[in-house]
Amino acid sequence: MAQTLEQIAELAGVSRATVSRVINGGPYIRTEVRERVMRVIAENNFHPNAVARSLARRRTNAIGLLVPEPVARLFNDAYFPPLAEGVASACHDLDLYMALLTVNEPADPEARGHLYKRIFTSGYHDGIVMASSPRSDVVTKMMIDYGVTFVLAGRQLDYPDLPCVDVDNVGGARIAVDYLVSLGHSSIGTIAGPAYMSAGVDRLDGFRTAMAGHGLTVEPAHVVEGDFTEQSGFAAGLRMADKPPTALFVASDMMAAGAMRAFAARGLRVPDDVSILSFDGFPLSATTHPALTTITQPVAESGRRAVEMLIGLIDTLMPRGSSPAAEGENGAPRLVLPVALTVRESTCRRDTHLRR
Amino acid sequence: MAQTLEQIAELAGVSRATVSRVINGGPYIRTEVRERVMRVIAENNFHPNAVARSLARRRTNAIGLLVPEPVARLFNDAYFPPLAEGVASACHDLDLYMALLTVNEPADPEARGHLYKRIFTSGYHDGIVMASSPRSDVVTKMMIDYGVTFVLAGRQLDYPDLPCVDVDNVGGARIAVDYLVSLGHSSIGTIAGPAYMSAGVDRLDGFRTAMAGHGLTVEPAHVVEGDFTEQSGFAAGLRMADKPPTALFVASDMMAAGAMRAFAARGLRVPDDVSILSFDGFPLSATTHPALTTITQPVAESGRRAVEMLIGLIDTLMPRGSSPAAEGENGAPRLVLPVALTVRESTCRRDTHLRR
DNA sequence: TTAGATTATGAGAGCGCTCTCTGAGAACGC
DNA sequence: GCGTTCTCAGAGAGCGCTCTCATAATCTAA
Repeated sequence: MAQTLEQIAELAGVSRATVSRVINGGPYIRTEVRERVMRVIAENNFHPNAVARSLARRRTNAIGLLVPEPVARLFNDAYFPPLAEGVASACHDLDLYMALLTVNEPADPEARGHLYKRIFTSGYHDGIVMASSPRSDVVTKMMIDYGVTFVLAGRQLDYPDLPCVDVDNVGGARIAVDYLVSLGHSSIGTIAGPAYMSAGVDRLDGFRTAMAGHGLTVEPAHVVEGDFTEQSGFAAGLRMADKPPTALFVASDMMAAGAMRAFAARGLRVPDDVSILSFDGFPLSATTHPALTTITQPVAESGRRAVEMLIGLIDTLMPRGSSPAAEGENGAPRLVLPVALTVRESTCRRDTHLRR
Repeated sequence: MAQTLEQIAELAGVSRATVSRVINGGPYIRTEVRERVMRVIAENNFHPNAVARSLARRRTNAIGLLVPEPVARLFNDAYFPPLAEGVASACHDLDLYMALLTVNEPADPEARGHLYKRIFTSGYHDGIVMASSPRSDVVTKMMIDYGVTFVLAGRQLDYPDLPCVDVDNVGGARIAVDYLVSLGHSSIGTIAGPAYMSAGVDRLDGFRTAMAGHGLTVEPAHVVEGDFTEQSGFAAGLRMADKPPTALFVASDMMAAGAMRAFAARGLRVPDDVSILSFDGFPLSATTHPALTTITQPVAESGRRAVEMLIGLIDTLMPRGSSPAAEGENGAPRLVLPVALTVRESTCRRDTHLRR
C-alpha cells in the first residue's frame, strides 16, 4: 500500500502535481494519463492523507456537531437524534466529514471549559453546528472568543445576533391557539417551557400574543412553567387538575405526556374534559393515549439547513484557495423554519365537553 | 490574534523551535525565556494549529468512537451512553480528542460503505474504538482492509482474533445459574440474545455450560431466542407463560422487562411464580417492578479500557517520533472484564414457590 | 587552561499535500 | 510562416508545525 502522492506519481511516471489533479478532478489531463494514474491509485489502494491536504488547503472539510449537554442526557433527548440525522445527511450530501462532539463532565465547570477549549482550538473542524444552550451557558461565549465559525440550531437568548437556524416557535404557538379557538375553546391554559431556553420563551410569547389577538384572557393559574421533561409536565398537570382550562397548550410532547398522566390520575379525560395540544411532533406524540395533537417542528431539516448555513459562512470567511475575507459582518444569517399542525386525538370541540 | 508559531517567535525574539519547545514542555530552556514566550502566547491568545502539528508528528491525538448503528437506534440504546461516557473519560485523562462517529443511512449499504470509507481513510484519527457489530457486518472487514488501528468493545463473531475489550458474558451466565441453583431452582429456562451477536452467543453458551455443570437439563421449550429488545422479551415470555420454568435467565434487562410484562399479562407473578435474573445492570433494571436481579456489566469501564488498549496499539505500531514498527503481530490483545451479580427483587427461593 | 560535559538556542529539513507559475507542444488564424 | 491561443504537465514554493543536528554558551573536572 503506497503511502504518498509522490510514490504514486513515480509509479505512474508522472509528477506529483498531475496525480493531485487526477484526484481532485482538475482540468487539462489527457485521458490516457488520467486512466493510468487512476489505475495505479486503485492498484495501491491509495488514499491521500487528509491531514496534509487540510494543511495545504487550510480547510478540513470536517464539521462538528456540538451538544452542550452531558452524554447521558443527550441520549434521553428526543430532539437530538433527528438533529444529528439532519446534520449527518447534509454532510453526506456536501461531502463533509462530521464528528459528534460531546462533553461528559457536566458537574465540574472547570473541566468542562477545558474540554470545550480543546474542541474549539483543535482546528480539526472548519466550523461547528451547536444545539442551542440554556441562557448564560459559557459555551457560546467561548466559541465567540475563540473565533470559531458556528451556527446555532435554535436561538441563543444571550446573544440575539448569532447565525442560527430556528423553528418558528412563536408562529407554532399561534397556530396552536388559533386551532384551539377554532374548536370553540376560550379557556385556554399553557404549560410553558423553561424561561432559560429560547424555545420555552418563544412558545410562551407566541401563546400570549395569540391569546391577546383573539381577545382572550389567560388565567394566571393556567400558566405553569415546566422544563420540558415528563416529570415537570406531570407536576404542572397536577397543579392545574383542580380547576383546569378546557384546553391546554403544552410546550413539549414530553410535558404533554406528563400532564396527561396527571390528568388521568385525577380522573380527567383527554380530550373530553381537557383538550391538549403539544409542541414538537416527536415520535412519542403518536404513541401516547390518546395520540397527541401537536405542532410538528422540522428538526432534521433545521440540522440540514444549519450545515448549509455553516458552509456558507465558512466560504465567505475563508474563500477556497484564498486568504481570509474582510470581516463581512453585515448581520448574521438567520433562518426560521415553518412548523405545522398535526391533528390527532388529544383535542376536540368545546361543545362536546361535558363539564361546565 | 497571532496565527503562527513563527509570528509568536518573532514577537518573543526567539526562534520557532524555542516556541515549540515552550509549548511542548521541552527541556533546556531558561526560565526567563520560557516566561517571556508564555507571556507572548497568552497575550496573543495563540493556539498552535493542530492540523499542522498532526502532519509533522504523524499523530492526530484524536480517536473516534464508532457505533455501527443508525443514529436513531443509537439513542434508544442503553449500552451506548455508558460506553461513550467511559471512552470520553479516558480520552480526557489521556489528553485525547474524541469524536463520535456515526452513520445514518442504515438502509442503503452502498451509501453506508461510502460513509465508512470516508471515516477510515480520513486520517483524522489515530485509531478507533468500535462497539462490536453483528455477525457478517461489513464494517469490521473494512477496517481491516483499510489498515485502521482499532479496538472492539465486545467480541466480533466473524473475527475472533481482533483486539477487543469484552465483558465476561460466559462467566456472568454461570454466576446467574449458580445463584438460581443456590436458591433451590432446578427448572431453569433462558431467553437468549440473538445468535448474530457475541453477547447473545456467549451468554447462552455460559448458561448451557453452567446448567450442565450442575447436572441439570434444559427443556427445549424453555430456551427462546430474542434480540435484546423489550418486544422480543415480551414475545418470548408469552411463549413460555403456559408452562414456565421456575426460574428464568434473561440475556438482557430490556428483554427481562418484556418478559415480566408478558407474565403479568398471563397472571404469573415475579418472583413468586417465576424468578427472573437478567443481564446488563442498566439503570432500567432498578426501576422495573419488581426491580431486577441482574448481572451487572461494567460498560463504562470497558470503554475506558478500550481506549487504553487502543493507545497501546497505536504506540507500538507507530512509536512517538519514529517510523512504524515492524508488524508486531504476536496475538491481538484482549481483555475480559468481570461482571457481578446484583440481587434485587425479581428472584426468590424455590421453596417459596406456590406452584408444582 | 583546556578538554569535556552540560545547558540552551537556532537553522533547516521535512510531514504529504495544493496550487501557482512556467513552459512545451499542438492547433489555429491570417 | 509566425504569432496566438489552447491544452497539458512539471517545478517548486508553500501550509504551520516538529525534531534532529549543529552550534554557542556555561559549567565542571583535572
